[in-house]
Amino acid sequence: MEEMARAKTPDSGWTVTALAALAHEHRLAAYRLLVEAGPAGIAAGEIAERLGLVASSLTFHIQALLRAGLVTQRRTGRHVIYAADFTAMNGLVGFLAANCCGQDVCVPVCDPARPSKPQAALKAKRRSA
Amino acid sequence: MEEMARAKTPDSGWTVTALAALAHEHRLAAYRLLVEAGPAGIAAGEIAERLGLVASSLTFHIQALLRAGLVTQRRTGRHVIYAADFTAMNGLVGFLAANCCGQDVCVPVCDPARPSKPQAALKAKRRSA
DNA sequence: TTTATATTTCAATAATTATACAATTATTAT
DNA sequence: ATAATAATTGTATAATTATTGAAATATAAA
Repeated sequence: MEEMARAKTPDSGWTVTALAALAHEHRLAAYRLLVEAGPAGIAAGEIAERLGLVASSLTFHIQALLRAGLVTQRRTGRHVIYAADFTAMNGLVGFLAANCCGQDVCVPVCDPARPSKPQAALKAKRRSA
Repeated sequence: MEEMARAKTPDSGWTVTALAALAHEHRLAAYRLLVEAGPAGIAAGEIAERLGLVASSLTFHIQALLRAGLVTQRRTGRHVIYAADFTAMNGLVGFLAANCCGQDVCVPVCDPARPSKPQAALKAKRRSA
């Protein structure tokens, strides 16, 4: 029991933090790269390079995502890898949907158990078909 | 033709604007009041009072929601009434859902044609049952 | 027309957020 | 141990956002 990621409705305090974390050009772009990359994630340096940011700026921005729980962090050698946390995005979308038209209309659920082929994988598949 | 609210996918520029509009304690609270109130909306002064804000602060915050298209504005006598625009919230939730797990998994749709009994009405009904 | 009410605009200030560069820490390779 | 690479932290500065009170605008009532 109690092994699933908690489905508890996020509170408005966290929601504000998460919205603010995404409410910036660079951070939204970084998050989208990480969604594309899936569980493998992307090293800090590569995110910075792809977005055209100096290293310290990338750190500044990605820490906002990290504090909001929208991304995870792990070290591999001298690289620090970031990856999207789909559970948190689920919570955010769920909160907004519940506050959009009411409880019983919008129930979008993004299953974090199968995020291994997000957009990038789908695109590749489409291309090779 | 061309009378339906456009279902065009929002771009990331607008998305950042909309996220930023909601990413503040007072503005998220104001938006939630307006969702509860439904199409009838709430006058600026009453929103300010309910949130404990001075009038000019309320104006400052609600204009962020207005610029993002998340709320509409109309005048009735000397009151200015604000109301939630569900179409915009749909676009935002749709954008996030599409960037959560990929195009074909999360498709939450909040039908703006029937927002006449949002949470407040539902709660009242439940209470009287 | 004068007065009262509702809201917005303006101006000053405080607070927060963003950016860049230098310095530091952590890891790996020589 | 020294040097090289990857990332973060610290410091300074710029830019943006938030807050308040006073003044201006719009509408309605006396």
